[in-house]
Amino acid sequence: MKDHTIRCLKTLSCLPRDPGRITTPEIHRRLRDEGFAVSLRTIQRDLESLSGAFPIGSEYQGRSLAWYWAGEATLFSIPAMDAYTALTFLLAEANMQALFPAGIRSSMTPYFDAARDVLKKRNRHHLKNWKEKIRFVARGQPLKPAPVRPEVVRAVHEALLQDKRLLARYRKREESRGKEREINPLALLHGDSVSYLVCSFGDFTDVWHLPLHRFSSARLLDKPATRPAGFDLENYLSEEQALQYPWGGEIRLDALFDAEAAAHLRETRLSTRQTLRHCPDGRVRVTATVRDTLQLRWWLLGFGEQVEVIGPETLREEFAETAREMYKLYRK
Amino acid sequence: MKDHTIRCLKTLSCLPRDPGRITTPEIHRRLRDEGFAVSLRTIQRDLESLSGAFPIGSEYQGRSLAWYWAGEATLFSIPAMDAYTALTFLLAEANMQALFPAGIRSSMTPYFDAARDVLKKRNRHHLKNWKEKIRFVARGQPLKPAPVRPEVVRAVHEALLQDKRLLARYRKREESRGKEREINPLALLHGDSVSYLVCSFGDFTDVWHLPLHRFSSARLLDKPATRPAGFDLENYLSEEQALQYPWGGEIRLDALFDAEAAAHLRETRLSTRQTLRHCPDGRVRVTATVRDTLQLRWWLLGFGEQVEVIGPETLREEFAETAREMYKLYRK
DNA sequence: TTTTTGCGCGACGTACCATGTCGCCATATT
DNA sequence: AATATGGCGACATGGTACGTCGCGCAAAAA
Repeated sequence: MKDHTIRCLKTLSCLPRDPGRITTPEIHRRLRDEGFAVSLRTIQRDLESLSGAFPIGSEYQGRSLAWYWAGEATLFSIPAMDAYTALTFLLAEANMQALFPAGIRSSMTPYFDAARDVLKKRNRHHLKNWKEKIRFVARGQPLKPAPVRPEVVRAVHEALLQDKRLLARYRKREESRGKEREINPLALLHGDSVSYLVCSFGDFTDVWHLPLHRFSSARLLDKPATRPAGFDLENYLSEEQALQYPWGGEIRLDALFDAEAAAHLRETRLSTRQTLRHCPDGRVRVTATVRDTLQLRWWLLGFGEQVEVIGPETLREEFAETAREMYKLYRK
Repeated sequence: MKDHTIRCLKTLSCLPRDPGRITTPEIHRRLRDEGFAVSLRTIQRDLESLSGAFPIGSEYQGRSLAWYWAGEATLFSIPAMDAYTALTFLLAEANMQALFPAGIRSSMTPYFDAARDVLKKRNRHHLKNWKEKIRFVARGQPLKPAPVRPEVVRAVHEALLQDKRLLARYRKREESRGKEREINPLALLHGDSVSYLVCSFGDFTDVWHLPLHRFSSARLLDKPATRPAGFDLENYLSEEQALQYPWGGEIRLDALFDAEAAAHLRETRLSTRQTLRHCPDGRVRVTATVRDTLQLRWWLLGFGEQVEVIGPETLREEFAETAREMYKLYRK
């Protein structure tokens, strides 16, 4: 029995979801490679009997049968998802909903559905409404993730995985339509609400990052992608401050926080090397070693008058300048 | 064969991961409930032969054998995880690492490991280093999520799921040790870097929210939890501005953004009802219907002098006041 | 303590079914 | 047209999955 059961499991895990197909002989080959010495006929029979118990379909492709999981196939995992894990998945979902467009999240929905299922079954008595009991509260201003076409995500992922070129229609901000071009995908960047494809065009060597939601179509080509000589993602990121990537090295931040604002820092440290000291005027003097980034400025500015930057001197200058400019804006 | 294979699958999905156990008769009962009319002896034989093929262990518990998945059991899911989904999982992982302590994420690690596995297998030729190709860039200032004990997370989840009380040792900010108390868990809140347990103590009716990382221990009790009369999570959240929860209703924001700052808003909308209009001085006039929250203020302040709030009048007043105060801070 | 019950485990017999092989036919491939 | 490949039905057979019985042990009940 051992052999048979395992083989059926392996067979099931060979089948792709609906758009994909796999032929019986191909499954046969894969199982042979894994050490299952059975005849093709056996595989045929396995599939036929499995299709009675699982939502799998088949269709002729040339002279062989091609198999796939039907769209409604629910996820089945072993070891099964337990209730804690299900809760964590729902947390992850809430968190991702705020940050990523549906087109990118969509491939995980079977897992989220499975999580909901687990909790539903568990809840004969309890937790009729776990939505009332677990909540994700975002700190940042909620922005609407720009919608991205699922086919585009799929093609881009595939191209990245296979190191192949894309034929894509990209629309510049001013253009209404855009034109189709060959693109060498280099990397995918996910910001909080936008995803960028880092790439180069055709045989050109300059590197661009294009927001995914401006692609109206993308198709995988069967040409190997070329990579501009000397391209390095890390370098590229640190040069492009538009992406708000951490650029500089580390600095020793020194600032005065209002007591209320400093309470945050007790819970979650700004860095592992952080000290808090109370001052006579009720404020808290914070020193911490942090990276010198745009985010840091944004974050500190968000506290308004609750934070006074002391050092480094250059950062204090920046903040003084900003304060002056803001004051001018609202003076009249 | 159909019956046998399915039954083995069901059997495997009954087994919990290592700390958990399930006895053979219990599995037998569950399968009977699902319509598998087989004898207990058959189940015993199934398990014995499955244990030769899967990392499952057993141990006597009373007079029956209790089974479990060994710690090293890797995840097996059907339909199998495809490469796109694997990429999405890794994205989710990167994103969660920045926001949640390891204790909360840990139950998802088998899934992340599975994702890495999928990509590793796929990569015979390509994508030797997907880490170079996909990257998550956080917008917010990275704060260190406060570490939370895994047992605490587990107990809290379980208590929430079962509506039972906890016996927990919670340490107040000033205290070094804290004392053990009975806690009624009401809800779990996940902020960006902190998780709070909303709860009440014993038979008291006032509601607290305690950061999870201040619990040094938590144990599930076999007492039903009591719920303060009239407690409503939504109400509680909107009263507690410490959690920075969206409080007010909607307002019509009207502001002038520098061209550079406004570029953001083209990519990701502030709300579905958002208009952008160019002004003669080069700035962009933005109007949008948004919720009147602390996050909004934080976000707008972060732009510094690149944003001038025009309306509503009260918000402009707030910003003028903040600008004045900041100016005073840095004047000398 | 004694009794009772529940469960693991070995043995046995049987019906069944999983598997390889063969042959026919349909459809690509040359 | 000839050849190769795969689906599918039929058949024979060895293996095995399953129920049943009985023994022994240990936990629970009396």
